[in-house]
Amino acid sequence: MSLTKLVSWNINSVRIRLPLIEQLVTAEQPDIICLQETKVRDSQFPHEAFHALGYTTRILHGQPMHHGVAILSRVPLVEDRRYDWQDNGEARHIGVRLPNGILLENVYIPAGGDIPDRDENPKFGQKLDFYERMTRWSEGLREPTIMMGDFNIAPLESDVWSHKQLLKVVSHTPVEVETMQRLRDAHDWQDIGRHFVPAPERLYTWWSYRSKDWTVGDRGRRLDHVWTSPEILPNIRSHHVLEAARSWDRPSDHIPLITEIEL
DNA sequence: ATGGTAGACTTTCTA
Repeated sequence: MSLTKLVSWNINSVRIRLPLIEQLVTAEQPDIICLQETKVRDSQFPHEAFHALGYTTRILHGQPMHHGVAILSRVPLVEDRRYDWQDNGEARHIGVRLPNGILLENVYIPAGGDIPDRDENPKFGQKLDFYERMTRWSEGLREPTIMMGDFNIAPLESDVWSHKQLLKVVSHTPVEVETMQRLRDAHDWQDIGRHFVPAPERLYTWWSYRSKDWTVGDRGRRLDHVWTSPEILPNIRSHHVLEAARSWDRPSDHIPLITEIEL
């Protein structure tokens, strides 16, 4: 058994954010980094920068311009599979197997557009369908698994700055919260964030760019999550979010989630 | 009152 530090971070362009990744690595020395929204095709991924930081294993699933996920690791990993839970070819998942056999799934669930209605806004339906396909997959999952990434839903009242004002805002609508709960129930997924920071304590991972000062009003949401199979929960040693990263130079609108686990 | 910012094969899409 060895203590392994995992990071999940929606980076919003891995190339623009390389100095921030170096800053995170200097401070935290994570063993494995799961990135979402890398916004780079695999042929243009900045391999050299990650190699220089010690991430000799790099498992990519990118596409031109949008979306894209990557797993960077200092320990050997084997790519397991890529799921297209949106059924449209977008690069939103990469799964690997850790040296001890545990599965690690890095997922970037669609944001779902602005209007919370399937008929008026197809993206909203695609988001719900993505969740339903993940639920079907979870129902058949029999192996210990860690799943992390940008889930684009903040389920609890204390996961958003104003429950009342966000009830009709995509990310916190009742239909989304119910859909996310069905996914949780399908594998008895354990919410590591809330295991270490129980509700109703405030816990956010994202603050919009559309504000000159993200700290004004603290209008955050918990869109990023770390979930594990129940049998893995006893191995989790710590979990926290790095809120200071939202104030770094040219920040992502999401902050890193840092989890320590005995593997 | 219905904005605002950021990034990418930028004149538009995604978030």
